[in-house]
Amino acid sequence: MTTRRTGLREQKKQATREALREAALRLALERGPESVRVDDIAEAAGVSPRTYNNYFSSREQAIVAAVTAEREARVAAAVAARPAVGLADAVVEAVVEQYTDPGEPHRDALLLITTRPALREAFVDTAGAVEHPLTDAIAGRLGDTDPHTARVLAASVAAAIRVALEQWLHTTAASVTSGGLVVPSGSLPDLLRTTLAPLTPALDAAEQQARRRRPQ
Amino acid sequence: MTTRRTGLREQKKQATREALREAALRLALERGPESVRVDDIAEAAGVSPRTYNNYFSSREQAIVAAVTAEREARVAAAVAARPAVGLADAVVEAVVEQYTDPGEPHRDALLLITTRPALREAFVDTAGAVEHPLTDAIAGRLGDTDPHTARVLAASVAAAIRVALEQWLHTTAASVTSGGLVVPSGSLPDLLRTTLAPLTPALDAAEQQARRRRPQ
DNA sequence: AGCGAAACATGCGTGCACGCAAGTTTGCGT
DNA sequence: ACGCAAACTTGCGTGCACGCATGTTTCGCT
Repeated sequence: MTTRRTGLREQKKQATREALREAALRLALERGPESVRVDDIAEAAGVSPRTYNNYFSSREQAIVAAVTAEREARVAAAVAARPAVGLADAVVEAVVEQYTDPGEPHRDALLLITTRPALREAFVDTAGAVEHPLTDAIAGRLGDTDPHTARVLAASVAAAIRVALEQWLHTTAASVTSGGLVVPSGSLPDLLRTTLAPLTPALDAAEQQARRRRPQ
Repeated sequence: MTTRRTGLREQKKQATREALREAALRLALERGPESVRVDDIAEAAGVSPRTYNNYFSSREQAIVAAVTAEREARVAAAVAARPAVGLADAVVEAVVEQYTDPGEPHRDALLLITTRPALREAFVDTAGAVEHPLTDAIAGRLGDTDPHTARVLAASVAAAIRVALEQWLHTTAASVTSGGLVVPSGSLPDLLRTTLAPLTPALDAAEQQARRRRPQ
């Protein structure tokens, strides 16, 4: 039930994808992202330039993907792995866990990404990718009775993550110049918790309703 | 406090923007969107092609903008215009009101948009545009004490609207082939209400908390 | 009123996304 | 084991996005 659809074919596809990701990241780190041509990435990965963008629809996407690969699926798995706690806590903790750099070998890559505007944008966009896996995870916990609600909640969580990342990039890039109140520090975990907090009532309510519909 | 930043300058800018929007839509209706070149739009609006994409970053964006122009601002205004009802109802009703075609002169345009895949995508993307105006509107109702919450809620509402539009386009394009339960008919107003419903608890909670913080 | 600065429109050049039409590899049925 | 069908890669061509440099219009200030 992992990813295997048909075997060898899919396997080679994933290998190509990974080769492109890693080539993109390596070249970006070597020469700086601005001077990496798509042709270079393709050549380094051993495919044609045309094949390159059967996989990625922008250069930034390929670079960022090397850091964010598979994180979406891991968030979903982390939600499913917390059946004991409430849905809201499960989601929040899963998100924090997966978005908080767990000693990755990509530290300098992250620095690179947060430095260049074009890459920051692509990085923030990756928040949207959790939506579909997370929809499935939430739907599983809500009992599949109302997939529609799960989808809306997942989309909202994804949107909140995006907001948190935007805030994070703003404050880490431009110090803490906010004129508002209660700016929740620059720590990404705290920022994520604070940003997801307003959605807790919606998650709780959905869980209650599901439990009511399926008493046992 | 409308849009005026500096006067004549901004005025001409908006005029150019509108000329481009209308030219794009007119040409798309005449010849079909596939055979409209950016050069044609620019020429019809009386500017250079290069200027065209100082305003729009894709051809689809320009066409769709003619239909969705200023809807974002009107949603925000519609929220502010409902101080008597609760925040959740105010938001839901404002959204439904503005997204339900109020006898626009754009009926055939909407049909065109929902027909062509490239335009549908651009159309769905416009849902995100309500986020910023809506953030201000919600922040106003929450008393500006916590702009962060307002932003998350607005982003979630925008995400929910996007989900509703996606669902709408799917079901209207491919009949009602869904295998799930409780598919909420094809009516866009109903669909919007159903989709926004799961967020009601979050909006209510934020409103309660704001009221608690500012008793009178 | 006139001047200096800033915003804006435009031409040009480069790199990229993507449709299309082959050629090639993989998988499946018999 | 063999051959057919479908999926994937690739070359080619076209249109587009966007950076940069330059000429022009607009604005604020004295």
